[in-house]
Amino acid sequence: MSADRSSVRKPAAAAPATAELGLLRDDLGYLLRRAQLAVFADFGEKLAELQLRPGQFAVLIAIDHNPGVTQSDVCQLLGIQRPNFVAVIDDLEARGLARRTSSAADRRSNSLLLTAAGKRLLQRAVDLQREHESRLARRLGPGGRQTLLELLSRLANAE
Amino acid sequence: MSADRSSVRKPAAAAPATAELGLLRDDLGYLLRRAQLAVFADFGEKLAELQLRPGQFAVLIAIDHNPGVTQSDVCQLLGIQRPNFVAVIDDLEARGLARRTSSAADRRSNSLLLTAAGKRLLQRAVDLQREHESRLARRLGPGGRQTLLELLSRLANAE
DNA sequence: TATTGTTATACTCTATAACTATA
DNA sequence: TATAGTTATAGAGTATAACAATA
Repeated sequence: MSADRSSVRKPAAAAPATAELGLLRDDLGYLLRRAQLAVFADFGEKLAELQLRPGQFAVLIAIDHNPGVTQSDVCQLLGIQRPNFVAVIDDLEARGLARRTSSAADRRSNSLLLTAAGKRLLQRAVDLQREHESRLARRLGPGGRQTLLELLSRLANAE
Repeated sequence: MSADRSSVRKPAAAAPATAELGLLRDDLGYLLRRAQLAVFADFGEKLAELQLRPGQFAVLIAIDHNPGVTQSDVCQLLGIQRPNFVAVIDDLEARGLARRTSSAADRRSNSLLLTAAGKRLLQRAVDLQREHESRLARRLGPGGRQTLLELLSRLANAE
């Protein structure tokens, strides 16, 4: 099943000293997964002091940037299933970082806001996240980060 | 979708008409996650007929490309925890796609191989995966795929 | 002692159906 | 009837401790 073009392969030994990825070296899905895990791990280290995971960070950013949004709005924006969001916002509220207010206009929905403590924590988180992004940018070389953001956006915004 | 009743459509309230991503638009971790989910979803559609998830596909490729590898070898290669691999290989073996043979050299370890059925299924899977990659390449524009592979490798191989 | 495969376990993330209260 | 938030639940994916067989 190996069809390497244009490369003279040494005769395969009985058992390769080290296992090889084969086709996976050029598999976007595979590399995307590995890269995402590596990046999330780095993010986790960097923001360990705040006990903030990437998903929670995204929710805080979304609320901060769109004060008064409903839970459904945030779910739509971040691609979270509405039932799964309940535990997330429960936790942020229990930690005193965000709060729900029953919307006056439509009493079915909750209006979301950050508390003062939430804003302070987010400020610190954004600083740490910037350092994290810088570390990644260094690995990607000049222009690499912007190019990568552009390419990822094309995949993420596909439908 | 349009409200053609007696009352006009409610105008957007204080909140922005559409919520915005803010800082997340330039967040590598966030975009990596969204892109990976989109790509895995496309992969899932494409390979639905084979009932093969990305992880299983990766394992089949790894065994095919490194016949006789041990479970630990595959785990090391793909970044899978050894305990988690047991259920994966159990399933592939139960489906008649791979098999474990107790290694003669070191009887602690299992030697992994694809069955004839496993090779046939993988052949088909690789064909479908190529179509999947082509679809992604089209979205990424000329040169985009190679550039993305290169950038992702830098992140994935970080430590 | 160290390693391979394994069991047990737990926590996160994701997905769906169905309920309630409002609209 | 439809929507927002919720509950319950289930399935993947991932992580660690510990044990038996083997080295």
